[in-house]
Amino acid sequence: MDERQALSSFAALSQERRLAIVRALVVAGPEGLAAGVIAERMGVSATNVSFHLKELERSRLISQRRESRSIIYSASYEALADLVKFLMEDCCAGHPIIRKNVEERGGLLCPG
Amino acid sequence: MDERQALSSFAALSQERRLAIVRALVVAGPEGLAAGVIAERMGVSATNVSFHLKELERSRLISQRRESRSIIYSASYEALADLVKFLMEDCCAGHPIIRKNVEERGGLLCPG
DNA sequence: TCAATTATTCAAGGATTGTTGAAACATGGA
DNA sequence: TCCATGTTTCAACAATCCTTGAATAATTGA
Repeated sequence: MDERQALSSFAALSQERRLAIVRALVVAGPEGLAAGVIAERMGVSATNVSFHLKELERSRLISQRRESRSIIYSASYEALADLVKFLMEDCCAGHPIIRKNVEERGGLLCPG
Repeated sequence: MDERQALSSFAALSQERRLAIVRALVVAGPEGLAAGVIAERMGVSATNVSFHLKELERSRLISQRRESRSIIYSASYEALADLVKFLMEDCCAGHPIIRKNVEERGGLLCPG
């Protein structure tokens, strides 16, 4: 993941509603959720959700597919994983202290 | 790390100049860098760097200390580690697929 | 083809964020 | 005390982002 992509991803996640959308889509899994379902769950207008979905898509954190009349969105696990990796390696310079901190704080990083 | 903190951190990292500052401070280590040094390195005005440093501090990604006439900034490894952890666990719901993706992409996450 | 459903695009306005130069503040040395 | 150095604060303006309702587009079933 290059810097431009990372900046865009951070911007996408820095908005409360968008973060909530990403969380919902991660939980929903590969099947995803229709735009309308997301709007209803969050008690937000279709217009507003659409705006944020477009923003998330622009950063590639989510993707869409059409299914009949609905447009289904789902989280991109690849992009999320890349962002974690960017944060650990590129941003944090692969700094051992940060890795150590993550581990000490019980991060789910190392299965062993 | 609570959501408010995470949102603030993502916002802080979503700005090109601020991301560059964090990177420089991570590399600089605990000794940190004076505000003036950062400004000079990046070819930016003191005013502008000060603005971004304040923003980063507000999100707790960096901290400052005075040393004679200089104000020295340094990265908070704890905050960065917490953010990685948030991204993996809270945002990504501890999703095994994301962990797997990070590992497959050669993330520096597991020493073994 | 017409109507209903699902969702996006557009335009306008408000809110927030980023940039700039001038002024102010804090520290240390002459 | 006075000046130089290092940095922040302030005020103004530009740019970007968010929200809203109205209009538009795509799909399906009658």
